[in-house]
Amino acid sequence: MAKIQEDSNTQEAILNAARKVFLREGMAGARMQDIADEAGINKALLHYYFRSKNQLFERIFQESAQRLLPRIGEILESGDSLFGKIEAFCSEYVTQIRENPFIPLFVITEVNRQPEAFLKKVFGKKRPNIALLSAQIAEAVQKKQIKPIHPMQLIMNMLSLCIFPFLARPVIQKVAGVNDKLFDELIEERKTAVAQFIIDSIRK
Amino acid sequence: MAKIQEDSNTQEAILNAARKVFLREGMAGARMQDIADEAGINKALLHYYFRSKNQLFERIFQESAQRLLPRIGEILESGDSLFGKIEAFCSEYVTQIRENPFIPLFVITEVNRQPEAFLKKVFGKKRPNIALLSAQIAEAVQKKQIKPIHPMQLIMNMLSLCIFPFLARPVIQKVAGVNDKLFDELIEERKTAVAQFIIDSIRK
DNA sequence: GTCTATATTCCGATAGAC
DNA sequence: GTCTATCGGAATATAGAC
Repeated sequence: MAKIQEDSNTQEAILNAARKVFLREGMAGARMQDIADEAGINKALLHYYFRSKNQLFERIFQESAQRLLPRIGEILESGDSLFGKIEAFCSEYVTQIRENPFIPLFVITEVNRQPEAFLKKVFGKKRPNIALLSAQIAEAVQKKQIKPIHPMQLIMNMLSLCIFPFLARPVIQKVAGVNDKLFDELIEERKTAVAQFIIDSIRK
Repeated sequence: MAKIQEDSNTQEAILNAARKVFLREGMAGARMQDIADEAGINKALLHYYFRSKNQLFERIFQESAQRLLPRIGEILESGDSLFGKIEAFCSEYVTQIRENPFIPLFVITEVNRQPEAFLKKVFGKKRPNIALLSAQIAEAVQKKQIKPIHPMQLIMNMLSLCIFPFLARPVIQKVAGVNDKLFDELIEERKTAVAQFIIDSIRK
């Protein structure tokens, strides 16, 4: 009932609008005007809440990227077995992205624009440590517990299978005639199916 | 020896430069000035050869996309066996993209921006027909020749494994400390390894 | 065909009224 | 806090000399 709202709805409206537009257009393609329209306000007010386009982008970006990374780091560095780790990683990754389906496009677009600056911004000093997983794979190969495969190939396969469907969603749906419901079911299934697919492939 | 060259080197220089810059920056992020610099000419000359930035982008895009599609269509509609088709598809896809590594980012960015318009432009009336491959998978499952899997899951897996590494290249190289040479070797290996990985997974 | 110089358009950002 | 109006810079595009 007060005229002044500390946690204004406007701010939330802006953030929601910005997420939407930045997702669709990328940093370079997004227009402050579009975001304003989407939020139902005008440009000046955007600058009142967030001094510049860059700051608004940063805000959106950080909150998105930081949601995914910590959990992944935990899994990678856990004491789990190789198969257990693959299952946890794929399940967690698909689940997380499903809840924030715009992150992959965001990350891929920006990381290809300015790899250095971007990775620094996302990871800071502490990068996800894949050394342990990598060593586990190499060891399993050496002990002939799994078929021979370069650790990086296996890791790339894990990432590819978890992330790519979200990036290609529009093509997949159009070309294959998959509606939203079916696509969602397929993704749901992938939470476990991806790890199974991988393990079936490398198991002897 | 004539002063006037029908197939001017300048035009080629522009196209090469444009490919490079559009790849790195995307349509929205690319600057005509950057393309001019990259080609060693000035902005005005760009507009002399290609009336607008949009037309230049279209040109680059079309020539790239059209290189990949016909061959893929052939494979999909061929009379090959399921395993043979998977091998041909993955090998051809990885090979083609390796020669035009900017296509995936291009496609993913644009298709997410304007799915309808974009897909129309790329495919026109004739879309790649995945029905045959899809039926082959379903049949193999039913005859218990391969493990049970939804045809769309398998097709998504094929695409993911072929394409994603090119999209994530900067992240992969930075996070895993993979240099250009190793990355290239890994991709080379994937021409056959991807199909093998898939077949190992679904084979009983 | 290629250049320099300039016009035009677009967009992020600010000023100032309410 | 929110708006209208406007500035200033950057980028696309064109004019015109050579």
